Amino acid sequence: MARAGLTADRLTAAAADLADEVGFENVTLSALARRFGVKDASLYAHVRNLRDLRTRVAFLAGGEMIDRIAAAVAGRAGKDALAAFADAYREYALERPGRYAATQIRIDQNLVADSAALRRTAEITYGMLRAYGLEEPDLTDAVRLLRSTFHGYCALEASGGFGAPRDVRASWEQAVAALHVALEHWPRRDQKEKDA
Amino acid sequence: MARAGLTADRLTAAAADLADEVGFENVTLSALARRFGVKDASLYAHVRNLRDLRTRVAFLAGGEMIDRIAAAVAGRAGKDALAAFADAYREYALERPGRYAATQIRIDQNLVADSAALRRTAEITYGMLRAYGLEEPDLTDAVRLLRSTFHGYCALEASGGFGAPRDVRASWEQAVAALHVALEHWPRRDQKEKDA
DNA sequence: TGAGTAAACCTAGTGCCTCTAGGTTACAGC
DNA sequence: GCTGTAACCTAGAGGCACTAGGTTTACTCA
Repeated sequence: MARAGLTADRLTAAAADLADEVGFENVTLSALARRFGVKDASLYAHVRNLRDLRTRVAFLAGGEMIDRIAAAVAGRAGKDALAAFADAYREYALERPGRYAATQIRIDQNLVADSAALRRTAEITYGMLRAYGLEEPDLTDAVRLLRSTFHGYCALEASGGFGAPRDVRASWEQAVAALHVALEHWPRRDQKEKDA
Repeated sequence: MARAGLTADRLTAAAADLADEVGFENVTLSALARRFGVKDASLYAHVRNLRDLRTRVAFLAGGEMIDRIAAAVAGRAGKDALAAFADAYREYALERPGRYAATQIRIDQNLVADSAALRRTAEITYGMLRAYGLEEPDLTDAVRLLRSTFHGYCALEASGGFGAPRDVRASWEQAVAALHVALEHWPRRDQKEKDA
């Protein structure tokens, strides 16, 4: 009988699609094999195991996501860039929930080190923040704040955590505006005392 | 032979402990049964299924967490209250990672409606924000911002998402300080124009 | 063109998991 | 002590990840 033509890349792409349909944690090798009309044991020739497949999906999604964000941010600065970054982030997370979930898994530190997508993400994020005139360690603190809020918001929104009738997109815009304010009036260590 | 004395509550508590040890997603009914020296089929007399058990753990953890937060916030206001809330939140999430993960699962909307813990959480959160003089819908937006940042930060920290050498606790304190600034200079709709 | 070979894919099987149906046994209250 | 109701059991179906080892396809190159 004809071969299915499996490769690691085709499996990864199909797994990503499957994740968007049924949820990342419901992606199984069996279901993936079924989708290709193949026995599950056959997949192990292309992918080490489920963990390996998940990691591949994570890198695929991470790359796609930063491409979108980079395109959105290009040519913008300050509040404009922040809003573009934020919206591109959230749109990806909502549009491709399975892929987005993949980007949040714990990944082997060795693999993280030589990931072009992750380096690019860091570059673009730090670059976007340049307009606010922060220096280390505030810069890293600010990056962590943004990542946390963006991720937390998308995670809560995707899991139905926002029950109130208030429009979810409007709250998002307010949150981004609030982050912009926080970045502009970034609390310095010496300012902390007089605030209290 | 002697009975194990199973009840839904004992199972829930043991499942919560197990979750903190091996991770919430690795809690299985089989492992739980093993811990009680009992066959897994026996658990179904006390708990409907795995989903039911997970939900019970979620409510247990949610209650514990808001108790801690309420105690921390009691008698404080403004920035003090915010910091106390934030620290109690993060400490719980780091100390009891399995339980914390449980609080993030999607829960049947009917059960959500009559959960005392959730009502209490909402009360305390909104109460804490009263000092900032916000009104609806800004109040809800602010609550969503706080929840997002708190959850996102803890999720990223717990999953090893913060690679930079910068101290994770220091970044947290900066994030909370930045949120305080954002709440104090909350961007109103009419202010938005002149900001741009 | 046909033999050799590497890979793609398969069968068979283990062990862990959830969950159901239906049987036995300990224990509380009479 | 009897009895009924749990509490707990055995047995079993079906899904999943993963391994070992066999067969087949399709490509290369003489």
